[in-house]
Amino acid sequence: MTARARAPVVQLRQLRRLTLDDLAGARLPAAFFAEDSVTVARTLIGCVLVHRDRAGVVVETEAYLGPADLASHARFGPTARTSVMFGPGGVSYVYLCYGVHQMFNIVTGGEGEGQAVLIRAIAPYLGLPDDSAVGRGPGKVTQALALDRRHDRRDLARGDLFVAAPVAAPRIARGPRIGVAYAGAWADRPLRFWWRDHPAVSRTPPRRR
DNA sequence: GCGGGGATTAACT
DNA sequence: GTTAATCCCCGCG
Repeated sequence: MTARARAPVVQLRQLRRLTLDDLAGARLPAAFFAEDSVTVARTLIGCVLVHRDRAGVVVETEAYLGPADLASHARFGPTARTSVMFGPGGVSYVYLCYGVHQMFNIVTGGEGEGQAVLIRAIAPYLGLPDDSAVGRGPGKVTQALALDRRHDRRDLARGDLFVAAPVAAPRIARGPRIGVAYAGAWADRPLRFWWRDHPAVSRTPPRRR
């Protein structure tokens, strides 16, 4: 094993450093989330997810396309849990996975479309330990930002849970979504996006040569 | 109601 | 690589 030494390190000074007040002033409007989930998933990388006095830079996302997407909770149509996905974009969807972990999603697109984006990893930005592990993985994102199902169905255009404009313009990679093997051909579609070489990304596939 | 299973994680062998 | 933890959603009867 030779070239394993090159540990990718993202320099903090690559990021614009903003205060909580700055972030509040840079809040993304509802229109940002009215785009399709693939566009939102890609453009969210480098944006800042803020909850109260904690914030992380989004480094990994997944797009879920709607009822036809067999990996999506929307595949059963609107239910008591998922009806929020069929509302307008810009609203949170938080659910419990494996009885243990909370998953934070943002509904995208328009009324009735059933699209959403899962936030799979964040890098510490404000109010968090300077350790890439704290937001590495979807269950860790909610843990780091103290989010749970009480934060389901929040309007991100108002209140203390929101997304702020990008603080970086990283190189972005894409590949198949994680943990959706049950979804047949949908499992292979490249609907996962991540900040290339960022240490907070939950899993890094072998680099092509 | 019942039963199967999950957009995960950490701690095993 | 394998497995337990642990809850509740969803389809079906």
